[in-house]
Amino acid sequence: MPKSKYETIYKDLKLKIESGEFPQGELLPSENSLIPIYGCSRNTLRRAISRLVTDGYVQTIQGKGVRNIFIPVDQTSYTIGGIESFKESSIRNRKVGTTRILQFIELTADERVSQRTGFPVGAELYYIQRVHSLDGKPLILNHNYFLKSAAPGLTPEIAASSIYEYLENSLHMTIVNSKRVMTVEKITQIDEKYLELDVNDYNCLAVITSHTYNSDGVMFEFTQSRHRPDYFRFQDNALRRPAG
Amino acid sequence: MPKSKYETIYKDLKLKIESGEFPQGELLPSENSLIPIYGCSRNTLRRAISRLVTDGYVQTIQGKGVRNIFIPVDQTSYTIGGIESFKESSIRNRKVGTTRILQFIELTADERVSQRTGFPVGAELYYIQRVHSLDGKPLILNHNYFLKSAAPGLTPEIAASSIYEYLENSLHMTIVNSKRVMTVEKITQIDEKYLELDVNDYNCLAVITSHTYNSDGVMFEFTQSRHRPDYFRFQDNALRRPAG
DNA sequence: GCCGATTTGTCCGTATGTATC
DNA sequence: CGATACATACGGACAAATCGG
Repeated sequence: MPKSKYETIYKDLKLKIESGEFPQGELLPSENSLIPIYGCSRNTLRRAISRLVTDGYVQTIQGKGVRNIFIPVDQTSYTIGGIESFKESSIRNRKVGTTRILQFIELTADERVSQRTGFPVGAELYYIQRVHSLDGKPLILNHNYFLKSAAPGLTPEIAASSIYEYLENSLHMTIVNSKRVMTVEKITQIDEKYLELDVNDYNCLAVITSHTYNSDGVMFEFTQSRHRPDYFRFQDNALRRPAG
Repeated sequence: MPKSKYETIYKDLKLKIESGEFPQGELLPSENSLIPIYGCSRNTLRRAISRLVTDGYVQTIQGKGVRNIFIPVDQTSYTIGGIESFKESSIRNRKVGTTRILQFIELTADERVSQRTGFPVGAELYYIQRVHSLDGKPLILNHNYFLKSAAPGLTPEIAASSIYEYLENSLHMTIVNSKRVMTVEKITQIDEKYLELDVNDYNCLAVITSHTYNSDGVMFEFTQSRHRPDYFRFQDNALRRPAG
């Protein structure tokens, strides 16, 4: 997989920051000093840095330099951020993840499903209901809808390991972006049962609803993830854009 | 305020997309056709487009074009996304926002406060507790800590209208980025009282904890926002970055 | 399947502006 | 004021993917 130059530089700088190679709160070496090191143009280096800005790793200050504002993440609870499969985030969180399939159904979207998911009426879908556990503790109850035409050949076996791995490695699909909405909802009896919750303790949970697109511009997945509140932790770095 | 060229183009395209000028799900005019229209270089146009990608408005497909994937947002509940003051988001949500000050205290960070906020022990701070209401309904209970040296001259009057407006317009501070963590927590008696909640209904709420930085690289604000669960809605567009 | 036209992706070099020191 | 550092903008070159003939 031939990575692009700016991505290579981005990853190298990211790693150096994470490993503490650059002092916390201080300025990184200037662009002009990094250019000969990486043997690239100024544009390419700046592109790498702008990704670090997006990640909240550094902050650029005109006339001064690029400040390292990286803070190591608290790893005590299950942290989510970008688009990740459960398998990937389990690995990142250094935990052992297991998945249990509750339902695996093929269906055709009717008015109600269409309303709920955004898929057109008549679309052929897979509906999968799964529980993801970390270190044996059930954390997430997932309701997935996949567009059959974009993700053909799904099986319960694949759903039990990693759907994204299958889509990307076997079907060579490129997953691009995901529109997500986070809300807090009352727990249902299903939640209570499979997430082993007690209504007398928490009576709600964190819900992430997402519409995910591939590189053909097709919305191929609709998912509702219901998270145990006491382990849910969503991380984010937001950039301020002056009003207007 | 002289806006940059790419930002002007970005806003123009964004507005055109929102107003439905480009058909939903279809390709936008090609870069080469837009360049003469905006009288800019290819790089500048591409920069504008890449912001639209980040916003989840469009998706670029190599060899094909730029697809409009904008979907109008449901405006029934109070939606948050980027870094916004309550005043700004009230306006964006087309509602009337009011703010009530519960506490306005100047304090010096001790070990406990330092642990909680990330400010160093001994830092001079403003601590402000506020309730934000929309259309008369209390939605958010805010605990703000501002670094006095970076945000001098705060008053209850300012806190009642808009602190960000004061910081940006009067102090000419540039707010840059905010590291946020979203969790779900049990409601406290304070929440119950000021957000007019009933423990027998929802017994938890959405909490956003944020560390906010200005253009001097100073973390000048720590805030914990506690949101009524039934009105809370956080929106996001995530981009997939291949694992590794 | 091949080829050429179109379209986006990457990369380079350069010039100029603006903020900091 | 000059030197340094990041920000914006331009133009050009080539690569890679898509699509139609």
